[in-house]
Amino acid sequence: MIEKKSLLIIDDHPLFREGLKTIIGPDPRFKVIGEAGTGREGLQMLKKLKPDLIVVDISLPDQSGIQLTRDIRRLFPETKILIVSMHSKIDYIAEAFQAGATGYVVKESAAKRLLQGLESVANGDYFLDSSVSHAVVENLMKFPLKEAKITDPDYATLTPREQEVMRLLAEGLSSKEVAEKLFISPKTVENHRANIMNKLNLHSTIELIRYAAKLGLIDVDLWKE
Amino acid sequence: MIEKKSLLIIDDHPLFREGLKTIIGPDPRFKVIGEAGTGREGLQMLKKLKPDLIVVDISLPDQSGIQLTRDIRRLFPETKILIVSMHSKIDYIAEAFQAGATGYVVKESAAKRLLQGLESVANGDYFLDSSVSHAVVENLMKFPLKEAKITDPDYATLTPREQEVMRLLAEGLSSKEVAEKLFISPKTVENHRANIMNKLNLHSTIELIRYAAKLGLIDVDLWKE
DNA sequence: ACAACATCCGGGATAAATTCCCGGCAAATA
DNA sequence: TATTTGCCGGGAATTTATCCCGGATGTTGT
Repeated sequence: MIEKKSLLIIDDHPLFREGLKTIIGPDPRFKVIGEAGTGREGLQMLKKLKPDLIVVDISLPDQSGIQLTRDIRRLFPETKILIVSMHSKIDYIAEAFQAGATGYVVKESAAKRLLQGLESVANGDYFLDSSVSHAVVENLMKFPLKEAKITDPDYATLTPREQEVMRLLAEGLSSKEVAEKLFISPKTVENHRANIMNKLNLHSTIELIRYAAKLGLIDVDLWKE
Repeated sequence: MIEKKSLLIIDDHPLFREGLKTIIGPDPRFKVIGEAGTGREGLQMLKKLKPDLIVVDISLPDQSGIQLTRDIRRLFPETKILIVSMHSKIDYIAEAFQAGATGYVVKESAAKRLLQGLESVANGDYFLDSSVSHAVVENLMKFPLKEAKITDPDYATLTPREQEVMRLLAEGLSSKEVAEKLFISPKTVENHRANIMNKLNLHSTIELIRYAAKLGLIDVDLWKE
């Protein structure tokens, strides 16, 4: 260990601050050099003390920890921020990281977890404790995959019109609805559909939908809301 | 420390495996109990050794580490997975977490970081090392999706048999296939289906599928593989 | 310009699925 | 016992899918 990381605690509950200190205090890696009960007070101490890390409660009397995080981030970009919160709701977590936090720990978590989070954050790593369900993380990670690259060789054999029809069919429209949309006969749509299925070697509507989902033609995640 | 966490390494580069072992070996918290050079080999050892954690290279000769992660996740949900990768591209990271990894470390990272990641993952926390830019994390967190647990009251009105039929239909089986599976007449299935759609106010197969996806009856993510 | 080819459009006949309505049977319930 | 509910299936009409067909249009290469 090169040096103890200095630490500032911002939380409006004195009791919880005490708890944090007793947890962090004995640990050789960290040293609590200050504490504050409000956001403004926290900022003042921050300017004076220049700690390596800050532990911020997400709910403060004068402003939200999220907003405070944003401010800190703007004023002292080098200072790492660990958010502690009662909530494990995805909205808070996302907001926290967006605001510039690099760690998120739920208050109910074990002491060890907090220290773990602190060390990760001190290293500049991102930390999110395990009270957050895996499903949530999956959801968070889902967004960037949006870029759907359609490189399927079979799909390329479809004519433009067929591709257009296929997209509509995959959206869940019936042949009749597609026909109305494209101002052609339902019969034509059915023929296109047959050709599509033949070329792609599909044999039912749901196979078509799965295929479309695989290619990213449709976004099945939207179904889950 | 209660007990050393057992660890399995899956990476096709023997040299890198050695490197990992020399890093992890001296650490009292972990114990490498096996290593594998391919995904299949890894799965075999996994079944035999039942390690607490697995370190998986994202690029393996026989299959991708992502896919392997999915498989492991399915077969051994309790086993924690740390992905190591040469890439810090957002796509890989997102995919890794989506597949079920709980940690992601870039190969160039310092040894300390790896151990840090291992401990986080061992605790069940999510870990993402700092080579990932903050902008990337912000991006990941940008559009959080709600973890809406839908306990649809309408679905409860379905009889057990109807629910069973619905699950199979949502999987993409035709009425005839469902009939064969349940040893009943296709006619009966169609009637069940009609009742289901009536109760749930659905009007087409795809609506049924979307409904099932929303309820989590089916996993549409599997389609995207 | 011409032939060759692909695309798009739709008809017709047949096969299959869907819909709506019907009743029987068994078990649980009042 | 009488009633309800779930489960099962039939019959007939309707809709949809499948397969095969030809005509209209447009593009390409010679």
